[in-house]
Amino acid sequence: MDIQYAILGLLCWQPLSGYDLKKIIAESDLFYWSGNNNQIYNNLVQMHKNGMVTQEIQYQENLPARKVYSITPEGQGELTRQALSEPELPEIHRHFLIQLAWTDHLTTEQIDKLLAKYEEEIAVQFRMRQISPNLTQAGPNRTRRESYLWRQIAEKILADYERELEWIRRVRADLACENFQSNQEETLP
Amino acid sequence: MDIQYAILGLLCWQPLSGYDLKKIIAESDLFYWSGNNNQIYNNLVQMHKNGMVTQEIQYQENLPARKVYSITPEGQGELTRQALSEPELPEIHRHFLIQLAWTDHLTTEQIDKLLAKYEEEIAVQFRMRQISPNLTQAGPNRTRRESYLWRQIAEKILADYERELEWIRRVRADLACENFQSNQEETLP
DNA sequence: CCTTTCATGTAACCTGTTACATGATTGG
DNA sequence: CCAATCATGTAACAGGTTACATGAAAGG
Repeated sequence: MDIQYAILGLLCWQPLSGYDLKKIIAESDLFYWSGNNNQIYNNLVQMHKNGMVTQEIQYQENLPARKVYSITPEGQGELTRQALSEPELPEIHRHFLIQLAWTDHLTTEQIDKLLAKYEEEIAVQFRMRQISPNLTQAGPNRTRRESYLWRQIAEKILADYERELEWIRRVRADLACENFQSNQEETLP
Repeated sequence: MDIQYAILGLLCWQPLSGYDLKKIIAESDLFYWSGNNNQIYNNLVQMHKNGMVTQEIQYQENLPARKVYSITPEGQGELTRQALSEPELPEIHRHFLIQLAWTDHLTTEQIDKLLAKYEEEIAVQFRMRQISPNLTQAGPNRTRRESYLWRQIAEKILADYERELEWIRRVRADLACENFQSNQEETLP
């Protein structure tokens, strides 16, 4: 999945500046990009060259000028083409699971402390997404079908956090009650 | 999460060559790296310089020489240090959800076709992981606790595929029965 | 007074990917 | 005969990150 698809998608709702796009992408949790300047602005320049978008400079008093981009019919075509392309599998970087994979030289208490910290971080993310509706919750709602899809997307992301929480809690409970013997030979300095 | 942590982790079980590591990392689904030469070999050279690993060249007849790497006490220390570091949130690249987000100019049949293809791809991955135990299933099993952790990691990865399947099936069923009106103005060429 | 917001842009960097190169051996 | 496996390594590139630069205005 290309960031240009996401940009085209956002622009097909309404014209936006690079600055707008950057903020939307950075704050969304559907988009995994950091939303840094380089990527957004350079891609917009390239898409402009390719005729996917048009640029209109809006001068404002007391504020810097905005370059507002709109999608072209060619851009719409590209959006549809990519919407119909082969689905790609999700790529999940499970940093914590990798970390956990080599914790057997720690004490069970240390492992539980790690799990507790991870649980808290996930819980924070979960609660944040439960209360404050970000882009994902507030889609365009142009048709009933589109708002249905966006709701499903938002709920999937939320549900993933919930599953993660359930998993951590089960593992913590197991580690606590199953009374695994911890490796004695390696204690921390 | 650094690939060097994963390499140190694998080496703390047993000495391995770059070629071995490359294959393990490429075939695992806990590790998200492609397992390409450049990354593995360069990191091993760097880790050797930093004293994290030692190198032993094994000459073989009729086959190219192997450079077998072993973890050093400093490497062990680094592994423990990173095992105790702050947990990181998972990063999920939901390519398909992004694709799906802008499919409202397609017909409901086209969307269902996309979902069906995605469902099949996920189902393939799910079945593969259900039957053939890869690294994740076959951990080191040095202690009861370690093999418990590895089982939980493997089950989490499998469960994620299952949840994904359930989600797709629910969305497809909804789209089919709820009878959403599709956008009439945009049909495909 | 310092920080944030608006708004654009550049430079340096790091990670990771594909592709190439070597060269013998095994298997369909 | 062609492809894959073993085993190492290099080169080129793509993608994405942080950090920096400008400069005015608004807010605590």
